[in-house]
Amino acid sequence: MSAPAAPRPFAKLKLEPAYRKVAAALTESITSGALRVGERLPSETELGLRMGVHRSTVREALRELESAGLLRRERGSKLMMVSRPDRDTVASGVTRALTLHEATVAEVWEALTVIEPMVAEFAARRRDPKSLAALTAIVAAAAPQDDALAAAQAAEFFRALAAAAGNRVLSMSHEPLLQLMASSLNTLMAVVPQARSRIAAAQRRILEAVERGDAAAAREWCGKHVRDYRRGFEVAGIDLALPISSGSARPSGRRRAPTAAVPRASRRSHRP
Amino acid sequence: MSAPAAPRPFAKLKLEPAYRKVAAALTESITSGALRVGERLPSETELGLRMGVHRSTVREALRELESAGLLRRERGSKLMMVSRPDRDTVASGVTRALTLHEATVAEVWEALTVIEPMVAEFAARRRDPKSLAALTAIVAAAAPQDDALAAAQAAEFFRALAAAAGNRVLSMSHEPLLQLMASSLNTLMAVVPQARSRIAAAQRRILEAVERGDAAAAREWCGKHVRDYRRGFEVAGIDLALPISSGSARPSGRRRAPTAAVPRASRRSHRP
DNA sequence: GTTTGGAGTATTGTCCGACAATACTACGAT
DNA sequence: ATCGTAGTATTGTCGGACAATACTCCAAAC
Repeated sequence: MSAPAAPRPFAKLKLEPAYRKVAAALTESITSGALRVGERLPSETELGLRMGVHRSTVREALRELESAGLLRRERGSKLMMVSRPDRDTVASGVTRALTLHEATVAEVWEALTVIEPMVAEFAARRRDPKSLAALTAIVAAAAPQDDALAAAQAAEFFRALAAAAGNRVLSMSHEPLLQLMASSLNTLMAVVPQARSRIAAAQRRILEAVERGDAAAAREWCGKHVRDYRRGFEVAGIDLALPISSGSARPSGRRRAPTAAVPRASRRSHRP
Repeated sequence: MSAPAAPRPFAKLKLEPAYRKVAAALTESITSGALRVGERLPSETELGLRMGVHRSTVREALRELESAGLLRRERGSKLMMVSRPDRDTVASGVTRALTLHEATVAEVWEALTVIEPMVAEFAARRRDPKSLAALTAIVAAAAPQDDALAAAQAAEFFRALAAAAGNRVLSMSHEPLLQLMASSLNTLMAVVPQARSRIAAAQRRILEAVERGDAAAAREWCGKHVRDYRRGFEVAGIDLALPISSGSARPSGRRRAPTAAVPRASRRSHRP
C-alpha cells in the first residue's frame, strides 16, 4: 500500500493472506445483513481504496464469493450484486463433494429412501392449489422417447413434490441426491424400457394421494416408488456398490479422453 | 498472451472470461480424475504458461477452486494440493445458503425429524465395534456446566450416529442441519436446564437400542428424542416460525453492531 | 556418517501501472 | 420530451516488480 508499514520492533505476524481477510469481511457483511441481498457492490477500485488493499487483491476475494454464490452479476451489468446462493449452485457443490468421496449408488438411493417418502407425506399434509397444479403438470408431461428427458422428468417430479411439501431445507437437502441420480436414471431408462410406465403409474398414485391429503398413502406409495427404482437399477445391471458417476449428463462427447487442463505434472510438482 | 490475436473478419465473441474458463478446466481435470486427489499443482507461473494466460488470471481461478474446497494447501506449503471438499466446508456452504434464504427453525427441525430416526435405524442395523465405541464415548461425556459445550455434544452425538450408520450421503446431508441447530440448542440449554438430563437419557436409550441391533427401537427412540427437542424449543420460548439465526456461535461480542466492511454505499453504486 | 548451517532458487502474496472492451451518464440536438 | 452521441467508469487481462518464505542441496561441523 501507500504506507510502507515500517517494520516495528515486534511486528505483527500475518496469519492469513489479505485476500482471505477481504473475502471474510465481505462474507460477514453479507451474512450479517449489513449488505442486503440485491444491493450493488462498489467498484473493485473503490473497494480496494476503502479496505486498504490493491484491486488485484479485491478481485481474488470477489472470485471466492462469486463461486460461493454470494455475489453475482445481473445480465449485462458490470457491478456485482449481493445474492443468495441459489439451489443449484449449492447443490452442485454437494454433488461434487460426494462424487469425489466416491459415494456409492446404494448410499444415494438409501438417502432417497429416507427423504422422499417423508417429503410426499408433508406434501399431502400441506397441499396447496398452486403446487398441486405444478405437480399435475409434471406428471401429465409423459416423457417421450428421449431417455434423458424421461430421467429429467423423474427428477423434476421429486423436485415439485418437495416444493409442495413447503420445506426449503428438505428441498435443498435432496437436490444433490437428484443430481447424483441423474446418470444412473439415464442408463436405467435406456436399458429398462418398461421402467417408464412403472414410474408414470407410481407418480400418478402419489399425486392422487397428495391430492386427497392422504399423508400415509402418499408416504407409502412414494416408499414403494423409491424401492422400485432399486429394482430397476438391479435389472439394468447397475452395481449398487459402485461409486456414483459424476455424470454431468452433457449432450454428447462424453467418451472422449478427459481433456487434461494440465497434461503432465511439472518437473518437481509431485512428491509421494 | 504473446500472440496478439489479430482481429479477424468475424472475430470470436468471448462469452465467458478467461478466469472462469481456467477454473472450469481445472475443475474438470479434478472431477474427471486427470488430477488425482493429493497431487500437487504446478506453480501459478507454470500454470499460466501452459494454459496461455497471465498469472493473475490463474490466481483468480485458483481462489475459486480453493473456496470450493477442491484445492487446499497443506500446512506451511506453497504449492496447492488437489483435495476433496471436506464435510465442514460443504456443509457450511449449505448452511449459509439456508440462513440467507431465512429457513425457519421449524423447517430445520422438521428435516431432522425426517433424517435422524432413519439414521438411528441404519446405525442399529450396521453397528460395528469402532463406531459403537465412538458413540459410547460421546454419550459418556456428560456435558458439564457450559451450555455451549452441551449443545456441541448434542450435535456430536448425531454426527457419530450418522457415522455409525455408514452412509456418507446421509452424513453430509444432515450436517448443515446440525450446524443450523447450534444456536437454538445453545439458548435451549441456557433456558431449560432440565433439558440436559432428558437429552442424556434419550441418547442412552438410543445407544442401547443400537448396541443390541434393535433397528425399530432405535428409530422410535430417536424420533421421540427429536420431538422432545421441539418441546424444548417451545418451553425455551424459541419461535419456530422465525428464521434460524446464522448463529456462528462465536466466543463473545455477538451483540456489537455488524462490522460493515463497506460502511456506506458509494455514490452511484445502488439503484432500486 | 550424520547432522547442521547456509546459499541460492522457486513460489506466493501483494502491489503498481496499463490498456482494450464495454456498460453507464450526461449533455446537446432535434 | 426523445434520441443520439461523446465522455467516463469499470471490468478483464496483461506485463512487471519486490519482499517474504518454503524448498534444495551442498558443505562444514560433530
